[in-house]
Amino acid sequence: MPQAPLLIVLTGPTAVGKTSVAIEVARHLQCDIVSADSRQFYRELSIGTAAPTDDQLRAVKHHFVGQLSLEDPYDVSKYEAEVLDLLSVLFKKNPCVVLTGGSGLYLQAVYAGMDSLPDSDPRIRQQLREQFENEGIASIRQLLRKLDPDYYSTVDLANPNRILRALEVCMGTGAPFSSFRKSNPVPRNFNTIKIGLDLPRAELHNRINARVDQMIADGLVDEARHFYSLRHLNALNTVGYKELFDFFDGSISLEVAIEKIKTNTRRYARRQLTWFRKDKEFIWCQPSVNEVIECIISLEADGCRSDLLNEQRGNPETEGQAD
RNA sequence: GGUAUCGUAGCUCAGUCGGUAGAGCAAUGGACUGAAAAUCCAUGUGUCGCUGGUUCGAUCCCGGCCGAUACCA
Repeated sequence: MPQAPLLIVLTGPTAVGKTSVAIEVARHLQCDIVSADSRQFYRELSIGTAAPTDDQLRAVKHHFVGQLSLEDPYDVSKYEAEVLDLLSVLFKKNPCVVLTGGSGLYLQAVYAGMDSLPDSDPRIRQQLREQFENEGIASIRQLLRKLDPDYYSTVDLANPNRILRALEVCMGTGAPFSSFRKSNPVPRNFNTIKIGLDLPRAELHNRINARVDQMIADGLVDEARHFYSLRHLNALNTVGYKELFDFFDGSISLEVAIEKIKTNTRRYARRQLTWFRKDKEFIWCQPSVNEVIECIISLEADGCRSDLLNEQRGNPETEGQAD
């Protein structure tokens, strides 16, 4: 029986250096990269999402970078289905694939799967949204208590998004949201190893702050201004853009907007780490190509071209830089 | 060199008529199943500049020292 293919998950907080490490690892393995970055999906956003450069995209075949436009409806379930389809193709050519990006839910959807649910009705979503905005959170809480008392007793009742999501399923299907939530990992026909990159917090913060300054120097203000009229889109409810929209409104200065981008990026990085830490299967290492390769070898990831990896041992020339 | 003011959390500051202190911002921890760079919850982290004195007790009152700022020379 042939060895199952291997998915190498490579993640970590924003700005830690995932992109360049992933590219080097993929080059050594001669495999493709699948991105799990929910904002690099949008082809219009490049500066503010620190998307891979053209050179980087040329160095290794990337998937799920710039495949969407800002107005395209998209969600994690679609992503899961599309990635699984793609992986079945990629694994025919190569025993391994690198999955990299910082969107924890999207990564999880690939390696653990989501409970299957019917598509939601945008009209119901809109109607619930209006009810929440007009009548407040108490109103949608009461509705949830009626339609799904089980979920009501466990959900974070202060979080409108949680409540609204459950309600749209209840109303769209006529069954309680909790009846769909099995929380069982979906079997996959590939193995997964999970590697998290991290740095001392102060160093990560320095990298974040410096990267934001670089984005501004690279023209982030113009990039954001270009999409000011589309600011209502979810794709633009994004660190680096929403703060600049406030600047264009005149409600804050450019200087304050830049500081807020840095602060919100630091907080985003912290939330990412909270998410990843919960999964004890992650192996943590520095954003160094050699450390990551040693890590993959140490996990005895046979079948994933460890012959190629071993050739790279003691060849420490490439270290991660940009994310 | 002289005079004055100030020195409290990472930052900006409040406060204690003497009983070891609290706001904003920053930060930290957590949650998360179809918006996830989203959304939500929780948390004060401190030799109160140093050193003597008075006092049962000093971050607070007094002296000295150090540092900062302003003005005068």
